[in-house]
Amino acid sequence: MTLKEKIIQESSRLFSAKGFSSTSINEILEVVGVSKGGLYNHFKTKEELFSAVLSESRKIWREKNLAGLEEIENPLEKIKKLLENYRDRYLIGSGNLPGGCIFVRVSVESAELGDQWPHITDEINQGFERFKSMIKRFLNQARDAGQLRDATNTEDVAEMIFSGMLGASVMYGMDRSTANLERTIDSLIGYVHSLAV
Amino acid sequence: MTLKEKIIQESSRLFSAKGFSSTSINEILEVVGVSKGGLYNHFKTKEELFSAVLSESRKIWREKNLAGLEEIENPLEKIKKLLENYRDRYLIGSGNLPGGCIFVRVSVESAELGDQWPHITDEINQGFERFKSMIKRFLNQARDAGQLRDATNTEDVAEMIFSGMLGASVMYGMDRSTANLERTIDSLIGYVHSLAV
DNA sequence: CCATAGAGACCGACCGGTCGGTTTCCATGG
DNA sequence: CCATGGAAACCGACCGGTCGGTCTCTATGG
Repeated sequence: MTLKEKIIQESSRLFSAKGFSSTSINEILEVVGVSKGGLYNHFKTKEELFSAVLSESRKIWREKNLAGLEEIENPLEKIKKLLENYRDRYLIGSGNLPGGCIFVRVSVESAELGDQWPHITDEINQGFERFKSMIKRFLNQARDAGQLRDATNTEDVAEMIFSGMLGASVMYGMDRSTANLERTIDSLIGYVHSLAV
Repeated sequence: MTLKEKIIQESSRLFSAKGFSSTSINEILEVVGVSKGGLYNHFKTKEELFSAVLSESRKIWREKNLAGLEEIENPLEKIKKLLENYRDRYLIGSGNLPGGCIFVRVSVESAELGDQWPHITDEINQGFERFKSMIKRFLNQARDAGQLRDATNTEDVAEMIFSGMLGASVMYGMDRSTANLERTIDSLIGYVHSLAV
């Protein structure tokens, strides 16, 4: 692994645990075991490093959460698989997210970050919206296939599933309780099943 | 309103929007229109000010969220009322929470705060646990009254409702969208209803 | 022989917090 | 009714330390 890759990896862990503002460059230097010159050779600013971390994190997010989704036909089962992936592969399985999902951790900072680096905030928000749209799309497919009650408001349901996952990540980042995380995801899966006709 | 009260109020707004670490004393001084000496005359440290803010925030939380709950007999309706209060009176109605629930905002910092001020982290976690217990208690009452399917795991459901509310606050702090907030809460209420026999 | 990666001293800005000095306010005595 | 004294409120320059970022220097591999 190159130094640049190592910096990105360790920064991911720190940013996910402590957020952007509260993670200092010096901390990163210490964990990686590199000097300032060594880091600033690869990244012009802290923000540029952060962008690289977010980019890498997006890749990991997709790998972990979308694994095995294409092989599944039934849209409700896709959502179920997504929730399981989120729990088992992404939050628990990934050793690089000590503070839960990095996007969630950072999004909480978005109010103050938004003033300074609007495009970072925008990127994260867009990612959230895309994810919500994906859930909604699966729900619409299920409804169109006659699996859901016609009265089901798929946008409302998608918003709630998303909020549940978001809250689960926040809680997991706090208490590190896999038991509570499993409770939440199990209930969300149960909720999705309860929507079926 | 005394200066001390004004400091607490304005600090609440700033802490809820930006968290503890990212809100500087100087910012508070500027918003309140007070000097450093004036502030430190009332609070020994930033942490003591923060404790006062949390204490006041707890009071407001109870006032807003528990309003009118005692008059309701039906435990499922109590949960519904709680969710409505959370949305209408607490998050939307209160003008002092520009970043959503302050406990949620601060809890995300708890990982790094926990090292420095463990009792603050503990207090917030205890508040969360008490709230989850309250939801669970209502659910148990409903189950014992024969309103829920016997197979319902009340702890799982309570955990999910809590996560949903937590996630809703995080999202609301980000996008300030009352529409999305209403979607989430409506779906949660719908979920609670779907649990009934 | 030189391009590059890495090292670390150094910079100004800002952090939370301190401290000596000034103002405000009210209780008291004449 | 007012003069006086002392406590409390308030002010802002200043402190040591940390922040993100820059600069110069050196070791090394092609």
